[in-house]
Amino acid sequence: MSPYDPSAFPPFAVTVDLVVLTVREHVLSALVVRRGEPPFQGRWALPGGFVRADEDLAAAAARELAEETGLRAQSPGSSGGPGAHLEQLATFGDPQRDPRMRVVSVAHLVLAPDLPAPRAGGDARSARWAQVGELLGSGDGSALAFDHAQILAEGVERARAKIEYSSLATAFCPPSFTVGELRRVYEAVWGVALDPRNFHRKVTGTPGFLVPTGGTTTRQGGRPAQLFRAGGATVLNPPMLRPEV
Amino acid sequence: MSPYDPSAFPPFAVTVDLVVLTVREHVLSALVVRRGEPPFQGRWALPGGFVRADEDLAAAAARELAEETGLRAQSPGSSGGPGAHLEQLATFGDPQRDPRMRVVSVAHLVLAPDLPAPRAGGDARSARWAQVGELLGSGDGSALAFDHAQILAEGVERARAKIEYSSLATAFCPPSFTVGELRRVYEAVWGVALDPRNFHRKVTGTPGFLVPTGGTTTRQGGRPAQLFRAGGATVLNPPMLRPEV
DNA sequence: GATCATAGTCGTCTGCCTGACGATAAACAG
DNA sequence: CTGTTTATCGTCAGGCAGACGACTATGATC
Repeated sequence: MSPYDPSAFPPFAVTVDLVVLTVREHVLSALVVRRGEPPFQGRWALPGGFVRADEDLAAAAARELAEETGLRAQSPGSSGGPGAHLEQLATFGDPQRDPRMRVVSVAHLVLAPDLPAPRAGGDARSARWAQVGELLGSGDGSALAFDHAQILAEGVERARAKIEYSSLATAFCPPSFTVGELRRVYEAVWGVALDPRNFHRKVTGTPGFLVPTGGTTTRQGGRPAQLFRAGGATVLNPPMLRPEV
Repeated sequence: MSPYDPSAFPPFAVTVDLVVLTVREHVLSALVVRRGEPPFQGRWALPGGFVRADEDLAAAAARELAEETGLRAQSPGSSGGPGAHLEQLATFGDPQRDPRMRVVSVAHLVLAPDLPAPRAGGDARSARWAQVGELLGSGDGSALAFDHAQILAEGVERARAKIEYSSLATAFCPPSFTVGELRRVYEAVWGVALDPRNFHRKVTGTPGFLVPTGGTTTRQGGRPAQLFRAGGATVLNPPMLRPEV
């Protein structure tokens, strides 16, 4: 076969889909948009869209993210500063996943701090934050369009695994946060309760994880808590252990 | 934009590329094929090819693997039995990664036991096992075609990370193997020396990791060693710790 | 103002696991 | 028989996590 002959390979549409996760009111939530047209009209789906002809995959994901949320992406490599964490998740290419045509979707994972209500995308689709537990609840009418439930599940599992051995949980926090706020992120993502004292010892004892800003806050009530920002460390060694079941 | 209009999205070629790793003579090695045509004619590249019109991504990877090596793939989920471990690695879609056209490549990672010399593919390209260290050695003439050095590097890093917390290292071993053979897999993949006594304690003490077959062997010389096969456990908790630096 | 509820922070203790390493066992080569 | 190689069992000290007691500093309530 000659790779120069366009008829030698089948043409695919390539899209990016986004699993945008945040922690709202102590609950892990994902960004979903309502589909305005068939198939799956009226159903909720992950945000996404076609990759443009001269666009890198990560750039397409960052563009879609900005269109849906106004967030600037923070690709791996660049560290600190504002913007959400963005990384490639996995690619989904079942021939039947889109009834219209052959679509290969490169899913991306975005971890964002708590945001104001999402703004409507350029195409005026309505968007909202939905609790992950409800979106993945088995067999109810809230099922996502296409194979998006599977994509979301993989994104959630990736996030759950990654905050174990990386400092990525800080991506869910505002630039300045307390140890308690960080703990509530872990608790929401993992769906477990953690001992505040052991958690405090662990995160403050890991070099480079947290840097004190000097300030304090009482926005959570109770005794004033020290404020921290994310340190330079990206890997946690030894990792934060997820309690077994 | 109407998704029904083919002109509404740019057409892409979609390929799968394979990072096939094995341990040969105590060295981590990857399968490479020599390119018979431009671009990069004569250079070594990762095996791969176009995804067919009605073919799933994993199926395309398994097909290419069989064409190049005769190996049957063992996708995640199915466990035990013969065949190599296959999992999706990452997707590479830089607009410039192939000078001929826009190609999005879904890279897959294959972990295989030591094999006889690779057989030529159906298209008669020559194939060989190359030491990973040489393929990734900086700046020499052995550089791989396209962005395959980057793909290989990600595959190697994935393998290094995954044998830490999973039983995947057994995928490099024949169906029946000794603790010493398994240790040499870890040493080759990580490029470090491990203490045989602590390693033995760790792997035999992790429930479900190894199952004794009852037999022994002296194929490594020295005192006869017990033979094991991989147990049902897929995750190692606590993980096997990779020595620092 | 005293009391209570809430949240943060510091310590202690115990058990498990790892790294370092000594010692013994069972094969083969000379 | 002796040395070499590999396998396997044991011992010991240090590090870290889980369980949990104690104290501190705020705001809310009586």
